[in-house]
Amino acid sequence: MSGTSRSLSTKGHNPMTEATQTKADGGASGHEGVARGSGVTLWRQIAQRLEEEIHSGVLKPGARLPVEAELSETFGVNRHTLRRALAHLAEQGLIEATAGRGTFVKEPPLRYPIGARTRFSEIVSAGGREPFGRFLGSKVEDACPDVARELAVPEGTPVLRIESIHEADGVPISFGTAWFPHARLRDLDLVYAATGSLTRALATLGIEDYRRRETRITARPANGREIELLSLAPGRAVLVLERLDVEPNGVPLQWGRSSFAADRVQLVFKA
Amino acid sequence: MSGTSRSLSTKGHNPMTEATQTKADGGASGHEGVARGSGVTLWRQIAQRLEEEIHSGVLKPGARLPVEAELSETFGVNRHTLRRALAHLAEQGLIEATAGRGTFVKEPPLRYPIGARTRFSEIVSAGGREPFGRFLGSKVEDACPDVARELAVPEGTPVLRIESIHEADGVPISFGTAWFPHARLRDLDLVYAATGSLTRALATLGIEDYRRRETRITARPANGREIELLSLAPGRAVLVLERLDVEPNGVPLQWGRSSFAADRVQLVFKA
DNA sequence: CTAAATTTGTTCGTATGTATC
DNA sequence: TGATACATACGAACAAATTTA
Repeated sequence: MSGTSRSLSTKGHNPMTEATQTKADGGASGHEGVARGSGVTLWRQIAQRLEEEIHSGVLKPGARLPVEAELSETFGVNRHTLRRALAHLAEQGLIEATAGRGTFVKEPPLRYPIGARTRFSEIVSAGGREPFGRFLGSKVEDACPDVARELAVPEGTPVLRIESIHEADGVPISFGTAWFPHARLRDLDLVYAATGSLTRALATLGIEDYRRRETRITARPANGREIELLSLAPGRAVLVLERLDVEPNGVPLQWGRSSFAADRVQLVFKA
Repeated sequence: MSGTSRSLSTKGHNPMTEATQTKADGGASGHEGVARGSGVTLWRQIAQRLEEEIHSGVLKPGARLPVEAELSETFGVNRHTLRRALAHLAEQGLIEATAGRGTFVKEPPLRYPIGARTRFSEIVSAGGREPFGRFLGSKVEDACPDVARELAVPEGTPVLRIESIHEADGVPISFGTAWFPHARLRDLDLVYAATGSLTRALATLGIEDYRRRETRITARPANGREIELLSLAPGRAVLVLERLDVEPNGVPLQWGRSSFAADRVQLVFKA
């Protein structure tokens, strides 16, 4: 049976409101397909209908939905009922509504698998998009305490710092800084700037293989630099990803910190 | 040598400003330890000094730093110079400043390793903290399309939905919803509510082992519910973690979506 | 609830040393 | 050498957020 609710100990309001089902009943309807008294709530039927249209491609990413008043009319329900359906879709990340602008189908996030062999270019290519690494700048500096610790070199050792933006089909996905042992990778930055691919730049310098040792993830609101470089709206979140890559023999190759436009990627870890 | 800069193609401003060093020169100083003309910029010296005090425990998590005016005076520098040092520490996540309130040493985030055997209680215990799962509510409902797909059951199959908050030492860490096949796990919610541990509740029902199959991660600004349940400041980010756990034989056991207070955890993936 | 005080955040201006062309 | 750009550092004032009286 559906609808058995057991709610305990929630001082204040019940957190289960989102999923409550009602056996609403109208009269003889058949307005625009929503079946009253079918055992399935109206808002669920509407949400499912819209979800199908999005997944089937009738409603394409970026498309604007009709205004709520119009939608509620075509479905033959109250605007509140329609809004509940939209709220459900918004929670799932399928649509996004902005007051005064309208409701839009969101671009599907780039599935970004993280694993021992994570390579940006391969991930993006696998998604049928065109990867590009835009070189921003580089410099040789003395390893500060945390970089020295991660790269397992003495503090003050010269390290090569590279900043870059990663794009997929011209849309900025992430931006970040990576540090490399300078002794091992002299002029990596020049090669990277020329090729736009770290994997290829490393290969040019004789490093054919490396693997991810650790990935650490946090998130926070985007700062000014991220807003600018990733074309984000103020207040949006970024995923901050710290990573350590090592050569096959275990020697640290690069440590870096990147900011990902959180609503354009979904990091995926398979166990 | 330190300071070799190779900056290209950055229309506008230079992204490498943070790391440039200058050989500034003052006079015969010795004010409060900052050495003018030592080859290291004043703000770097200050940043490093404060970082040491934080790491050594002189400045404990949650401690409030002296106000900028006072700090700049004790270091014998202009307030701008001090602020540059603070900005560096804030970027590293060591401190956090709020207008009107002050500057505080941040609590180190809970390292939250994600792997095939991720168990909330074990993670928190390993960090020397006391884990607690607070049961919020549950209900039996018909599987909606996405839950059905993830749990590999037909749409409409009864599933048990459980909402809960996870705390470490009483501080809310995450809050989320998980769906379980109801047929297999009748009354799981009651046992969970009683024990406060999902692992133990599952064991009680005869499920001794399970493993993580996939973890998907995005992030976004916290919504009203998250702000309330996780005691977040508006505008803060949450990490949204979708996970699928399966039994040893590969049968889906639970699928869920949780929101983590992004500034209280750091998800760690080891390859 | 309002007003004042406190504290961080932002912007303008000035000057100086260093690196680059 | 000179011109230019850039990073550092100091000074003053004001804006915005928060706490306190």
